[in-house]
Amino acid sequence: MVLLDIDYITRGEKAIIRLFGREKNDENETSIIVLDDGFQPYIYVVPRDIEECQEQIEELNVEKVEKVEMKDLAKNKHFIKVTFNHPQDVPKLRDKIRDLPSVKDIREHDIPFYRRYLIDKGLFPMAEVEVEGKTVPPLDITEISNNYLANIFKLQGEIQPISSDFPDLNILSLDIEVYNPKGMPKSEEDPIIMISLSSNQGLQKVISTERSSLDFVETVKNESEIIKRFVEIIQKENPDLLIGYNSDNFDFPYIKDRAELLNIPLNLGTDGSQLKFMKKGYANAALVKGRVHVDLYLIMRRYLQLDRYTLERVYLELFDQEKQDIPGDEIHHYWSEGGEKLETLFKYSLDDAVTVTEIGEKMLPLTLELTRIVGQPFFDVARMATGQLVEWYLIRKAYEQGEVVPNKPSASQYSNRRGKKASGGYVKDPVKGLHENIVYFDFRSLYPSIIISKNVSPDTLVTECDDKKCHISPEKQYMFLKEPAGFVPSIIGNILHERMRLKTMMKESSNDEEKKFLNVQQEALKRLANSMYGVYGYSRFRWYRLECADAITAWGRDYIKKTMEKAEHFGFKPVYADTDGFYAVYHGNH
DNA sequence: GTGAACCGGGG
DNA sequence: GTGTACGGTTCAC
Repeated sequence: MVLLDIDYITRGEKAIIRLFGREKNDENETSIIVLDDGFQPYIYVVPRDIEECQEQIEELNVEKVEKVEMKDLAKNKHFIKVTFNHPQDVPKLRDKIRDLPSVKDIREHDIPFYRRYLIDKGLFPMAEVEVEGKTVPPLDITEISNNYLANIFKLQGEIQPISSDFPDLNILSLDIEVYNPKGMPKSEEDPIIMISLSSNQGLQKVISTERSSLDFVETVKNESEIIKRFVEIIQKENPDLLIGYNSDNFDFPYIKDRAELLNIPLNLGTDGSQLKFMKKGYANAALVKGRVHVDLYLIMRRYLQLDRYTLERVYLELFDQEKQDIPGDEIHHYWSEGGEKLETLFKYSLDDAVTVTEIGEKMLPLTLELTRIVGQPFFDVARMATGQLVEWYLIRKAYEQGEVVPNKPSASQYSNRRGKKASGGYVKDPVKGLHENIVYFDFRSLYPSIIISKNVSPDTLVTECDDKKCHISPEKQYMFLKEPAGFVPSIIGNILHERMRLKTMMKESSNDEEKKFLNVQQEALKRLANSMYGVYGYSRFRWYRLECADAITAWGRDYIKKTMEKAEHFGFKPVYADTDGFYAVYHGNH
């Protein structure tokens, strides 16, 4: 099955992991939930006195205490691994453990349970997994309501990743319109007047209370029926992905508010569960269990560099086509006036949903691929900043290499870091005037190359060394061991190597679909590699090292200046330079 | 000059 | 949920 999402529930004292999957055979699509009660949370403890430490922790209400040897920034060290009964015991007990006199520090104490599961089991969301023993339906371990849409199984044997092609997903987009004569809509007063739906399976529908001659409009008797019908269609279409535009903060919260007011259940999940919201800082994320809700607005902000991110602006950018728009404050006029105006509103509303599907089909493959590389849920990856993506990728790699992950910075460490900044790239102010015969030198892979060739990594940074054993950076003379390969450099090396392999496969492939698929994969790797050089200077990063960030840019400036000098020697006069490259005019004197 | 407050998208 | 965005700009003093 394709692994769409993951969470856990608690039954009795036990945490049970739920894996939400989808199986497609011929014409049939089945939602599946696999339950695994055989996984327990743990943290690592850095002891001052290992024996005393072990004894003291054993007195607490924990499952298991054991000595382990792990790497900490490439150095072998002794840790105590403490296993807990339940994920929520971790925040309850970790402060107690940290405060023990025999304990120096605690590590990996803030890794969400479901993420830990994915990492430790080697599972990747949006890829195929093989489930053994899933024919046993042990329904006593969870309460089952009658309207479960999915088949539920208890995991009996192993769950294993298997290689797979790009998943073939059923995508449904939605967009709501609201009657709001008094400015921005307020969910306490302003009703939903239509919900538009569009899928990649051919569905195009507007549910509304007004009649229309347009065949995509389905008329129901009141607002309650709009919402009920919406829930029905979601259950029937059973999409893997739900997408919207600003739907985390508008459409879904609004639907939820109105449904509550009208007392209508919103059981949209494949487990029959209600629409939920997760607080992510100050922002909301709308969550439908068993499906993945993606807000394209966030994705667009990440991938496009625009002045504005309205649906119209994004559509123009991606498809080079103007999209008609009814200003928000005029929608109620179109609704009240009826006739032609209303038909226009119906068309506009459906068009928004269709547009969201189109944008999703174009933009989501990259995020899907990043999900399969980083190995965290699609829902999360679609909402992660690049720094977070890199971090979770590295956390998985750390596990694979037996490295204990560094802690997140404390509040004081964070504010301390924020005050400091690594030096930037080299900038040469442009020479004024109109230049002809311009040549551009592109250095976009300069920083990843520096990290690899100079082995720039927190675990290779040393304070005493010589130029036989170390690379020494220009200016501030930071020293990095030449051997062994550092944690971050080796990972970037693997990414770039894998990317080259995919590019070669792409060139050799004669199948257009395969080419496209390989291209998305190599683009995702490029994104990941390119975001990795910035993170040494990112204040929240677990592997933050200002020295590394500084050394990289220092080498960068050194390289670009030397290259410009060389170019000048060959008759190219640089007219402008900024960080990754420079423009030069050829005088042809040579 | 500095730190707090606000803003994005959506109707 | 083993949790608490983000980066840029404007405002208020």
